[in-house]
Amino acid sequence: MSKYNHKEVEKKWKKNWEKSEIYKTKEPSFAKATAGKAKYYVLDMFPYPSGAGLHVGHPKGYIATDIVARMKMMQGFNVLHPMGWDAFGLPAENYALKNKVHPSDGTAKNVATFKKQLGLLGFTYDWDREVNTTDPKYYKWTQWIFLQMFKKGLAFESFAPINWCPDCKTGLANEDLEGGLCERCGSEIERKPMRQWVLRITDYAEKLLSGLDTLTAWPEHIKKMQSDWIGKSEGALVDFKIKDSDQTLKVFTTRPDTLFGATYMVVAPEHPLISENLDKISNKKAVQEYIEVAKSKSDLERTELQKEKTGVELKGLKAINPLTNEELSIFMADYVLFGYGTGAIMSVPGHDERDWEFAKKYKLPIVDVVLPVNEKGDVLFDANNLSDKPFTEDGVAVNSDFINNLPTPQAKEKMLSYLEEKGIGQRKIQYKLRDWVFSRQRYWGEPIPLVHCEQCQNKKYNYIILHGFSGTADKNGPNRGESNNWRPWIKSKLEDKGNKVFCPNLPNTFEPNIEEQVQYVIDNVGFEINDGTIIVGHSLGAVVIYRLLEKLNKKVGKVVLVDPVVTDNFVDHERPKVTKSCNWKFNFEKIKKLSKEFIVLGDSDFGVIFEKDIKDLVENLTAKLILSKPSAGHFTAEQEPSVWGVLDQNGWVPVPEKDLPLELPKVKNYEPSGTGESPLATISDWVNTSCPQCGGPAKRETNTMPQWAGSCWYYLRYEDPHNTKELVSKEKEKYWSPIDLYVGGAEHATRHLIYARFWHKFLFDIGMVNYDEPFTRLQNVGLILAEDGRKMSKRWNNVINPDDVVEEYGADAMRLYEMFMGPFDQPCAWSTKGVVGVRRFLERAWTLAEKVKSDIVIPVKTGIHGVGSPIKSGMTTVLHQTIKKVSEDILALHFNTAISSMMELVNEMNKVPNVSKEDFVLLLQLLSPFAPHITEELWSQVGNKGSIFESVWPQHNAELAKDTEITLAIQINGKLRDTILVSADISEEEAKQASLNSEKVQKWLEGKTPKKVIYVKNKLVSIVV
RNA sequence: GCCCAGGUGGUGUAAUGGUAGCCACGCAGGACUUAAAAUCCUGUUCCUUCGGGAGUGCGGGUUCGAGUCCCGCCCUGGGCACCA
Repeated sequence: MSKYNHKEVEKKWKKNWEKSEIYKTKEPSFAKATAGKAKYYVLDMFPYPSGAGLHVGHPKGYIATDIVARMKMMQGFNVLHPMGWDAFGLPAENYALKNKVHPSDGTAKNVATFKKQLGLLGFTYDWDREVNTTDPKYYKWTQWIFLQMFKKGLAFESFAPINWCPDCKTGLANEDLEGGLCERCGSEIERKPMRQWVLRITDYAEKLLSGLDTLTAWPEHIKKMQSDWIGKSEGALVDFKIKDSDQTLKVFTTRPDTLFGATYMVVAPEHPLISENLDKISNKKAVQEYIEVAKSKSDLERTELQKEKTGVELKGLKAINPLTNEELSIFMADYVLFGYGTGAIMSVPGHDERDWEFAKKYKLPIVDVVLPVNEKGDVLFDANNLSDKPFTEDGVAVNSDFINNLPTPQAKEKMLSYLEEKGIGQRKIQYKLRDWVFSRQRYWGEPIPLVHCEQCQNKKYNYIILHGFSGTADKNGPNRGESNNWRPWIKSKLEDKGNKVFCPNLPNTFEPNIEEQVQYVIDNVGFEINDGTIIVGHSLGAVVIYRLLEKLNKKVGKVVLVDPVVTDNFVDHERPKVTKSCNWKFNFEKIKKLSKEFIVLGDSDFGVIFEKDIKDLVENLTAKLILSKPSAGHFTAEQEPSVWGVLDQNGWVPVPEKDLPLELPKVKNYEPSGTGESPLATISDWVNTSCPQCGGPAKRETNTMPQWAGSCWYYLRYEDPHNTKELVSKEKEKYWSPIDLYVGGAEHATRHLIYARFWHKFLFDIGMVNYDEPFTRLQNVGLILAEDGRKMSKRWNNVINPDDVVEEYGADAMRLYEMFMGPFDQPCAWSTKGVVGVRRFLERAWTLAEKVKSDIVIPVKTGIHGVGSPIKSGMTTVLHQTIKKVSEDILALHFNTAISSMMELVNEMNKVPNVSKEDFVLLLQLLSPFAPHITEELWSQVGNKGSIFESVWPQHNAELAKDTEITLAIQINGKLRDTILVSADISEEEAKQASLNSEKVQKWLEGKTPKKVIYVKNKLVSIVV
């Protein structure tokens, strides 16, 4: 037999596989019912094709998924195992700038290099399904998804200060920072007010958080990182009156139970309270100086570690504790962040470390209102016995009037009810998650498919805004009922822009009569209702609109129905009054024709209006449906951005879907300007266009999307990569999704994995996909470090190139080594010596073939199992144990132990003179997912036809895997004293007796009688004396 | 500072509460060879008076029995960064 020549073997089989198309994904015919085979979708996080090419660290995850894919294939699954390129973004652009090639050319070249390198390793990719985020055919759908978000008010223009990287010359999302520095280049980030497109990911905070509970096959620490990142805290907003003023200072607290311990207030330097009251502040100069200093500091400086807290009192301003009516001083300090909560706090130094530190420094009063208790509920020390640290944990309330003696959770609850009852506060949930700054002032990204039209922006409309029933408004405060929700807020916003707004309080909202209310509108509107009129109706107000349109029989410009009543069936305890308000018969056929556009804005919880009614209405009116989670249920909050999002005439008009993709123009000069303008802004041919809405002159948005955009949904495209009508067919998505196994680096925990879940949940909400979580099981791949223990990098000159390893040791040895080097999810340093070790193993397997004699079987009747039992060779037991171990380990991604057990098997086979063909073939099958080329060759050498990957994965036989003899350990007082070889089916009594009979045991017992003898089946006998 | 993961031979590592160190690397000795490489065989946690003794970061505890569980420290890696 010839020597193992990996180059010949690998070349031969790669060619063979290509010819036979063995790795082409076998998609069931969806039309016919042939989809009987179970599917398995195994995915890698697709690579960024950088100019440096692959190093040996990159393929580690790909090898793992390839092994799982091959085993699943042999186990009879329809396997989807695709690969593609995440190619937009800064690194490619910077590389292009440096090397003076256009990013698109550079990317194409890098993709070719990566593909060639991956090709060497013998993966099962079906390249017909390759995706590339920079391909217009692909990013057409990235843009399409963005437009759907825009239309639902989830993408909005913002002018708020954001993170700006002066080096990369672009704005960044919170997720793009690492400890206040740019994650890409390490520059210090500036806070800069800029025009940005922002995605309202915070609308999905709750869904992203609660969804984690369903992801039982995700690593706990990744889920933890995500939930920390979302950072939910439950608490209360509390209003503190400002003394001698009608202003109130609103604070957020998670400890409403400590309200009696609030001894002063603190606001952030940016807080409007300061600018609005400058005249009243007696130490104005000191205050302004502090603000100047705070402004000049970078974010990093402001939050620097171990920094002593600073602040200035706002002298002349006092707040009133709403419970005690005590006067509280107000401070301004930069340890209070303007961007979180209300930008102001009540300071409880007795029970908060930061407040304590500040109070100590400025000698402010400290009051204890919570005391620690033991498990029985006994108070541990009294309130006068102040410790040298604030007590920040749960305990029991003291010095707190009506909540005294209550344990913290109950104290919180009682205080919350009290605050709400008295109208001085309400429950509030806060998240740390920030909205996603989604635009980049750079060239190499997806163009944002929007145009700005001044004509549309400046066009004036006449608005009618109608509410409905408000039966309980007077009884239960401002947020219940219809008389005082977002209508005044929206009215003034629209009027500010020069629109006419008719926003009446309709008559008899306590016991409404629709006909009466319609007549009221007609009589009082004060302008002509025509196709320049936009009518907004909330709840029962929608019903008024149906009748109004019927009665007027005139076409209007737009109708917006906000959580509209449709039938007399909805959730409200005073429903009977509403039921009587009309006859509930509407001619929707007619109504449908009476507005240019209908928009239904529904509460995605369907808490008041039932889903069926909403869906029916949308169908009857062919309306555009926008489901969202309003600030308060049934859109009853005082300010409601989602309603404003629908009404705002900001002049932004989406590029019509039929015109997608909006292609990135190929330009010569794509350097970032640094002014906050994208390089695209200089291409006037491209920028100047016409408005798709009014036909007038318009300008294109010139910012591009961030690198993360394309990777938010690529896994869906693999399921249906050539679809020109949809991003993925729902049928195919239903079959292939969700992803059964997703493998990638842990560094994506709070970036890609949160963004992708967000987009997926959005696609689920608009009905584009069938499942609400994209990745069923997630596994992290551990980094491969260089031989010196550092990260592989050109800078250290320690990069190992996979091409060289493949050349010298072969792809199979490289694959095997990367899986053998340690636990898959753990970082591990590369060792060339280690590659040598697995290469030796492959050579031993190769030479083992010489011993294979198909005509020689060494049958050993097991005896134990009696007549009719299976014939065993000398290898049978260990073989079946190995089949079990390897199959289980591959699924669990414990590749290192799988390989180790195969090494043991080969060592066993090496010890015997002959190996049966049956046994050898089983070994080859187990090894084949790891080392596909060599096993394919040996498979054919021992006389098999076809590919080993078309063979059926072996199953272990539990009976055959059982040892016939076992070694029992004997312990005396916990110390090992002897081992004995016994039959595996030995009884407990026999085992104990045999142990006591052992000579060594006799010697150690020295005639003493054992107190106790413990038998652990098949393991040991423990004797206690 | 807070949270999470982890500390086992010279090295990478393995061990459902049950014989610690499987499988490899390295090293030492031997076989083959004129010689070397390659390959094969043997040994390889430490101490030892060869009976044993000690040993999984350190100190305690639970248990017949702890690398594994509990408590308190130390160290390494990762995440968060004054989020009220």
